[in-house]
Amino acid sequence: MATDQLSLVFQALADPIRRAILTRLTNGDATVAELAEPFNVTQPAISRHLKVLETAGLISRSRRATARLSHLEAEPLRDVTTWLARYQRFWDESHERLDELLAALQNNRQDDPDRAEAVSMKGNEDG
Amino acid sequence: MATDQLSLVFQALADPIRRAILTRLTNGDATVAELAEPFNVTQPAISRHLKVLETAGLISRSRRATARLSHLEAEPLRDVTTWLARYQRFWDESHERLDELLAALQNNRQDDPDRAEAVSMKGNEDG
DNA sequence: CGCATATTTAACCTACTCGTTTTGAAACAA
DNA sequence: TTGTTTCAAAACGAGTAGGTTAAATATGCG
Repeated sequence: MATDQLSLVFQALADPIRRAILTRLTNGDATVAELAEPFNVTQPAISRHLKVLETAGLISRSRRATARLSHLEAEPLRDVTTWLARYQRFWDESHERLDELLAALQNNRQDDPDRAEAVSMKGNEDG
Repeated sequence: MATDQLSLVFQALADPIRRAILTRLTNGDATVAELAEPFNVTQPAISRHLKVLETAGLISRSRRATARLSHLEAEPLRDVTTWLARYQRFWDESHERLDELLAALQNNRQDDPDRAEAVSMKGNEDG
């Protein structure tokens, strides 16, 4: 799996149990046992889900006696939303026709030698 | 891997190459060869990335002679942003531009199936 | 200390992901 | 038809994900 921050966050969000855990944490901090209760999986499985969320920066953890409390950390979700924002004009109905027109214009200009070229993504960057 | 729509989309976005492909497609439709060019992986690898994106509903495809054109389909990204919107109050509130985006989302889409209350998560639902 | 509680870690399994190379198939041109 | 271009599918391997059970590790209480 990719190890960059955005990939870690998307990967963490790609599991319904982990998303449900985050949703639960919007109601306040919770112990592992409390987080495990709604699901038909064993508690160690939940422990590992929490580790994935923690690695992605989506939760932080503290102790209360023998229990460990999980706390929602939403900052990475803001980063995700920021990344998604650039696509808004592609789903916004009022701009869709304009986008298609611009794309068509760009296709018509494909053999224009002055056309901007070669973003050089070697190294797997999305920008 | 989970097979619900949201999980498929998050999973698809969890790879830097696939995100870069989506970014590239904001500049217009492209062939497999064009999409493969920036990366140090073979063409079949890109073909499979495109299949993942297509399964997630993030691209559609058409033919032009022997080539196959990929076209960005941003609708699932709106769903993702909608899902993320509920966490907005957990990160900084001083982001006007984001507020506007989310307000626009609410206008564009009144129904939010993931907004259901009455948790009952047995069966791995997040709400 | 000895014990209970809450959680993590270890070991293991199955299945999937992501890459490769090789082969096959669709569209078209000569 | 034959060949070319472009892409998909098949087959394989290494590594990862997510589940299990069983053992180890804090923490607090008597």
